Amino acid sequence: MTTAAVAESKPYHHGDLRRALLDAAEAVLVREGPSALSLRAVAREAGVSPAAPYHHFKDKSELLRAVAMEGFARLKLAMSSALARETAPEERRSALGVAYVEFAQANPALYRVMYDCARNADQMPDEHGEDVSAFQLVKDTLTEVAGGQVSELDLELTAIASWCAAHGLAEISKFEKFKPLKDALGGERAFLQGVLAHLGVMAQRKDG
Amino acid sequence: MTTAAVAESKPYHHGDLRRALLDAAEAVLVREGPSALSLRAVAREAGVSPAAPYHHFKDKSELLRAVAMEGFARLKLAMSSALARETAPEERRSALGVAYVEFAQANPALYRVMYDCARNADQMPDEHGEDVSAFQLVKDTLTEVAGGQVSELDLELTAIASWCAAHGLAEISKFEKFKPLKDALGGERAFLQGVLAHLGVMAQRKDG
DNA sequence: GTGCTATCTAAGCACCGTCCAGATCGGAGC
DNA sequence: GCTCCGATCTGGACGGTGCTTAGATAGCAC
Repeated sequence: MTTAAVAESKPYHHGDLRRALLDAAEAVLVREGPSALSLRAVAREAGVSPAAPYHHFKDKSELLRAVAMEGFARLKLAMSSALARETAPEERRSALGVAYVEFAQANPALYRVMYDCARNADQMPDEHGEDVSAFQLVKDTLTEVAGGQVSELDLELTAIASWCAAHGLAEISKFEKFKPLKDALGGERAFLQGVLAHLGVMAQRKDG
Repeated sequence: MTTAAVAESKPYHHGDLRRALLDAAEAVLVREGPSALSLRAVAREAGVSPAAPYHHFKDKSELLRAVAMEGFARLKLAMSSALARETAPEERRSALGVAYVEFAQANPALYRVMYDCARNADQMPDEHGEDVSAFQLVKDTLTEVAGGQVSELDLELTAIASWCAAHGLAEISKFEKFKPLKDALGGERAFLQGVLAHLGVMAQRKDG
């Protein structure tokens, strides 16, 4: 009965504010875009004072880093879900790439925060859990496609190339320049598949 | 004799402030990075009041856009210079990609402004001059590699894939994750060549 | 010389990230 | 039960930001 009609569980100090702040950040991100994602806006969204977040995050960049980590986790989830929907190696590889780009397109603001964070740290905020990383997912799928007979070095290079292309496509695919080509191909997904099909030549190299 | 020891040509209002602001922006960018690139910092660097830039640019984003356009022009220059240094098609293709990424690595702050701007506008700030665009440079080079017998559609898709991979690599290549691989390959450039070699399969497709 | 107009400055607005002193309150110890 | 502690949250402040407005300055056509 502190303030008003909030009948929910808001009994004491504030419950789990860290969690609430992350949700608030995502809400602001989706509603107003990355440029509006200020610490004060997040605090406002969560209904606390502008200084409150500092008891849960060292500074703004650490909040963003936490948001980015959750984003990468969700990206990995989307990728493995897409993999699970296909059986043939080549289809799995294609689905993996398409899922990556479509995740970025479905969550553009989040994707931007994710890579802003990665660029600032010179690493993906991805490396935290003990389970398999999203990058490993790519390597495994490419190994399937190649039938297993690939050098670790060639595999690594192909995986990097694929990841780079997917990331590049995620950032560029919305450019107006490509609209006519998309129309010619019959839609966004066909466009993505078409571009991504020109990658991962590893299997065709005879010295692999 | 307005203020002090500036013996140079600073006679009247301010000369060509627009030019001076762009140079100041680049200076701040190189010295302190993208996060320090505020309109006020640029004005400070140029020695004018914080409101002065508004007589030459509508707002901050337009200044950044101008900086980005100059960056894309220089990128194109670096790419065509690299092309001119090679003769064999395959070498030219490789040199083009390497030049792209090395430009980004040599001018990381500028490259970031360039693509921040591009992302915000959903297009490259590249499309202004009447001469050939950087993207066209890629298409031409890929056509050489394929021996000229490619469908326009396949060419376009391969060019996009190549551009995406180069952009992705430009953003990702600095990640710590890849350091061991670079060492194994014997250096940064070998790494770039290795990754980029797994692209542009167009010529190997029989339905081209 | 007299205006006109572009350019530049000074001052101010709202917002930002961040720090600090103090209020609040759940829970440990008695 | 009560006290006290320490974590959590608030209000207020500081310097910095993008941007606007009103007024000063100075090149240029007449």
